[in-house]
Amino acid sequence: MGDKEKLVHIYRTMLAEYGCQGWWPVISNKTLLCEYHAGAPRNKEEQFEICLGAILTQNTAWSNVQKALINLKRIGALSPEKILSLKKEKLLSAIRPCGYFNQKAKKLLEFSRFYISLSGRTPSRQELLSVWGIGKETADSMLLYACGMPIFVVDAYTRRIFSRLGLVKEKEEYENIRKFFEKNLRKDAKLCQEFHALIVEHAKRHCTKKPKCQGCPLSKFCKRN
DNA sequence: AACCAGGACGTGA
DNA sequence: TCACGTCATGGT
Repeated sequence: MGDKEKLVHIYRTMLAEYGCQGWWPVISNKTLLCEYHAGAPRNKEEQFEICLGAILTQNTAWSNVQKALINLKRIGALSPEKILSLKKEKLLSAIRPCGYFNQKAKKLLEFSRFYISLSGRTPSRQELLSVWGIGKETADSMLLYACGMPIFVVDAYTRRIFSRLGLVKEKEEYENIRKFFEKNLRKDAKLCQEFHALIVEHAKRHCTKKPKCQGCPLSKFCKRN
């Protein structure tokens, strides 16, 4: 079986096991509950919220990010203008639950300034990467989930799972792993969105740091067996 | 009670 | 380039 067939097979297996994840999660406008929308076109508010979440979730559990986003929503700060106008103390206390709050406050401010400068235009990957605090994974998450571009997001989970499966090297460069997936998958944003979400789910349920191989749906593909 | 979570940046070699 | 150190809260 070639890489292309393997990836599709792995994707279908995870989808059958975990179901459609419908990423990216956004806060509902009506309530403060977190609702999971399908990867349909987003309005501007949701797009911006997705970008904030992409920054806040850097090396951080999503449950903590959710608290920070809900705090920002409560004080009406889910827009770039409001974030820029907030007093520093307000911003810091709002995002405190998600950790690294000093760095992340600076990142949110830098990104808000950048976002306004776009005046509605979709940024290039290179432009995003030029913003302080936005690295490759964060940029790709924004492009995929906020802008709907067919880009494969590579994170620590992707590395862990697919190196254990024997399809990539553990320390392979980010760009090379991204190209491996993009070369072997349909150029389809919905597919990239769902695939990445399923990778996160699989990493949490089975392919944890200390792997829980009991009942792992991907064991038939895994070189550990 | 250590360990980990959907990284990025700065530094010294 | 590469290997580390730093940043920080909350759940298990």
